[in-house]
Amino acid sequence: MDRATAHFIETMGLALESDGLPRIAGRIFGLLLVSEEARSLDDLAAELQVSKASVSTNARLLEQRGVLEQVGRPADRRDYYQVPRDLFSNTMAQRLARWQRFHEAVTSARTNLPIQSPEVLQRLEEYGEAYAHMSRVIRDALARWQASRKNKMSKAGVS
Amino acid sequence: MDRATAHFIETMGLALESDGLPRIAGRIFGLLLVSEEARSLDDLAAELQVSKASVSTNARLLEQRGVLEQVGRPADRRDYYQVPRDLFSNTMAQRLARWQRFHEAVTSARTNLPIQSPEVLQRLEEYGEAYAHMSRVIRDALARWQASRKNKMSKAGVS
DNA sequence: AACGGCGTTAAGTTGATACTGAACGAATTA
DNA sequence: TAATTCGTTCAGTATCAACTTAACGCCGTT
Repeated sequence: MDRATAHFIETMGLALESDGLPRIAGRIFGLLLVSEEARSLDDLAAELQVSKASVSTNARLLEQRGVLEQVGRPADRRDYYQVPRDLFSNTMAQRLARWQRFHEAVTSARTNLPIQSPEVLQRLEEYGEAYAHMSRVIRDALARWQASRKNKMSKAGVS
Repeated sequence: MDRATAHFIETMGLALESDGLPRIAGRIFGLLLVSEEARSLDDLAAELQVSKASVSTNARLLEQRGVLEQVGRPADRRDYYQVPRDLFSNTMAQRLARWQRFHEAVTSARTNLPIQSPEVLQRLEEYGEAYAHMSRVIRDALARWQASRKNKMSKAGVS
């Protein structure tokens, strides 16, 4: 592997690590992002020089988050992983979901907590409104983007 | 402090922790979110039953991220902290900035790395376009939201 | 100048978790 | 059935960072 690619993979490792994921997960993602074909677990482990166990657990973790997808090959019982075509939508949806969990905790405070202060109540209400608005906008934009992408793909004849 | 509030604070602690921040930072945020007035460092330390040092460092961390703001009081040299009125915009902008750093790393790969595969190049290009589009939409919506908020505030006579 | 309150900084401890190596289980082949 | 080749899981370690305690520095007051 060339120097620049190795550096990019390391950057992705640090980037995803700052996002709360294991560094190896980021490296796997980085490598697959610039790989033409899907890679097997052993392939990933060899290329990244890490243990097979780490690759196994982290690949599954990324798959669960929609960052990777598992594919099979005929007459091959190995697990292959690659970045999905809808990577962007997946991660975006994931972010929205996490964001919503946080939002629900905040807004539930308005009703569940014994708050008497009007200022605090108004603060929580405004925060809830802001979230609801932005969330709706993002969801709509994402849906429109997906629709336009699908349209392009069909025109271009992509399966 | 009542049971429900304590639980809410703990929830915020875990929520921000899953976002890469120290748990105490989340607790400080949770407490101030449901506090009517700004609180001093000692006040926060006593209420949360943590060391003054932790409160000091974490409060400054949150201030740097736009989650908290520091305020002063006449004839009082203590530091008081509170959640800013534009909390939502601040955190949103922060998220966008972090997202952009990640995005730049990905798109720079398209030009800096010796990639020969057309599939990979197209993948990176599509990802870049998707990011640019969504980023623009979010930025616009946020600006419009801020404008409408400011409008409401002036109508309501808020300083 | 000495004292006390306040915030920050530094060293040390502790807790969490990423990662490895090895054992295990399942599926395939000989 | 024995032997391989996969993937997963488990126990152990090692690293990292949050948190605490203690010391420091600064600013006001007496």
